[in-house]
Amino acid sequence: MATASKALNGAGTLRPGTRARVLSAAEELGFVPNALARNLLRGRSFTVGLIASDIVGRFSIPVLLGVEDTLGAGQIAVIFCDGRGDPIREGHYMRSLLSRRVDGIIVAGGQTDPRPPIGTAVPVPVVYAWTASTDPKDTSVVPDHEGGAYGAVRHLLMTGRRTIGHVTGPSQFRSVELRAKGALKALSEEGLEVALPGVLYGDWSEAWGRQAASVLVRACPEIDAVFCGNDEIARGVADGLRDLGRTVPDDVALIGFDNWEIMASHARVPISSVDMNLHEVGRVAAQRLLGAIEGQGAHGLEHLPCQLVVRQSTGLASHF
Amino acid sequence: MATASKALNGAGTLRPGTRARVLSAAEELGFVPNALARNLLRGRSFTVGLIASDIVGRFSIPVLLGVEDTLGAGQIAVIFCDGRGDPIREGHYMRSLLSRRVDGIIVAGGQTDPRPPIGTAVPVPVVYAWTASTDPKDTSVVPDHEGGAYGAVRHLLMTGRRTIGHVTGPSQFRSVELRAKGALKALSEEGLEVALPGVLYGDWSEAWGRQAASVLVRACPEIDAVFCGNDEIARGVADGLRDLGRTVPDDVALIGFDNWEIMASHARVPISSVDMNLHEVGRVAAQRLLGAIEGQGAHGLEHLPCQLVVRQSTGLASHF
DNA sequence: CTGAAAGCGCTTACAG
DNA sequence: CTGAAAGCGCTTACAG
Repeated sequence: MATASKALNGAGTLRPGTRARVLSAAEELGFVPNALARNLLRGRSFTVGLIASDIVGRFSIPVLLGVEDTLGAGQIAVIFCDGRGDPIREGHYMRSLLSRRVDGIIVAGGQTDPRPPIGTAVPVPVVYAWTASTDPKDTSVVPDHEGGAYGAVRHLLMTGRRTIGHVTGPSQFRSVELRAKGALKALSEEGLEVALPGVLYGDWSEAWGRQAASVLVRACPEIDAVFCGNDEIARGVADGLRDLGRTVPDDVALIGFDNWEIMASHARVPISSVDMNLHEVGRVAAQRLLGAIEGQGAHGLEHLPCQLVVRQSTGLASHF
Repeated sequence: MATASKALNGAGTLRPGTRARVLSAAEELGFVPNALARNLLRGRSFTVGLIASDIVGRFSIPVLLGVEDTLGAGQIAVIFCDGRGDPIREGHYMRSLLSRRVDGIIVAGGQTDPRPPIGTAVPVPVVYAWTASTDPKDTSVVPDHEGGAYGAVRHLLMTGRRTIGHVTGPSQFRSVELRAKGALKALSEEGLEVALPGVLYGDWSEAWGRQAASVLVRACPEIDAVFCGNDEIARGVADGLRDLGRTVPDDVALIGFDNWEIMASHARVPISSVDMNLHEVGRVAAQRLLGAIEGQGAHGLEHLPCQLVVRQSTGLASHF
């Protein structure tokens, strides 16, 4: 038994012949070591749990893929739990995961606003991804909404646009606030303000985007760029502008915040976007969790840069 | 030890007082049973593996959510593996899952075309979801593409449309073939044929939908309905028709096959669709797997009905 | 270099 | 009704 174990794990000192005999016997018998027994002994499961809180998975799925990318390729398995924002379900999953002796837990939030910690005195490391924990001592990995918005508006400014509107989601969201803040900062650095009638708050829909486009053009006919709070709004604004006889990008440039990769597929003009890199958020969250499992301390709240993806809708206008 | 175990598991016969003392002690000590040890003894892990093959998860993610819905609420955990259609990665995950003594494996395919079985003589039950196995003896759960298409065209016919076009994806796909077959069947039952210039094959994009709309209207100006092979094509056709001065649905009705829930969000007219119920495909696949784990035999290939979702784009035309 | 012994944390017959 | 014993399948010191 012991000799076979050593041969299979490459441990200890064995005569090459012995090792070879063990390996060929294992091969012949179709032997597959029982990870349950092995992990019982090691005292950990080489498994992590991912608890997703958003219903449709629009945000937590890309995070999941990033987590799996980092962990699954190695020896660590990822148990997926669909918490659906329901504390009862989350509690059920927590008990199940802790009973399975997971090495750690990743909580992929449902909103952009911070959420309460998933438990007190959880005996394994926890990392919050996409949605931060309200406890600043917890390790959280989130996109830099403000920086992403700042970069988007800088990009518009650097391509010569001066009259820039901002159409976004509900004002209660922290992310909406941060994106507006980043946009205004970039404008004010150039001595500019957001185009009349000011920041347009609405819901996260194409329909709102279309509606806002007409509000914007009526209030400010000289508008030459719009920064949108998400992808759906951007699509709506694109179509609305076109219906109003404005051409994108020659007449009005357009850029949106990216929650999902549909910006490139827009039938009329592929829309530039600020990619939140949720895949990377998942990857980094997994790395932080691995670090914590190996005993490194908590990192607190970490903001990951967004990535500017320039497409046709902010291409250089023809009069430059 | 034995008494405590019985109290915690509600097994055997215990005096109520003893049970209560055990439970309160467990509570006080924060005792959480070690599932690794328990499962080692039981000989199974109460875990299943889900191997996803499609890159972006457009199809396998809804399946995953359905699987998790059925299994996660119970005592069975779901390990998510992102195979990415790479046989090497799939092999890695298979070894890992079998070593962990999963009770079964679900393979959520990347394409609509059948795929080769994931292994020979896999020692646990395997169920294929969304993409069938090429081996008819394997258990596979897939949407009924043909029936869904048939129902879509029946719906158009029953609301009075007679000149119906079909714009779809690449002709090599089995699903494209099946959807066209279902559509033609519904038409021929009424003595009709697909509108000129016949089935329009292209790629799965909005751009192709726009282009096809103009081909269709030029070849057949009296067109009064279009059945589209997927959601993106449907969006493109909707916009293309509008640009050609046709109104949806009064002039031309529109319905698409649903891969993703974006049909309802279309800014101009919410588009009717054939929902493939991938969530249900996942749920049923999980149920079949549970059945197989409990010793029920294989089910072979199972087609799940699609669901017609009537929205504005096929609303009754105003002249009815 | 090899193999017998102990033990990871449980559960299940089986004596008392 | 309760508890001592054996064992699930491994790995790790420790004798030989």
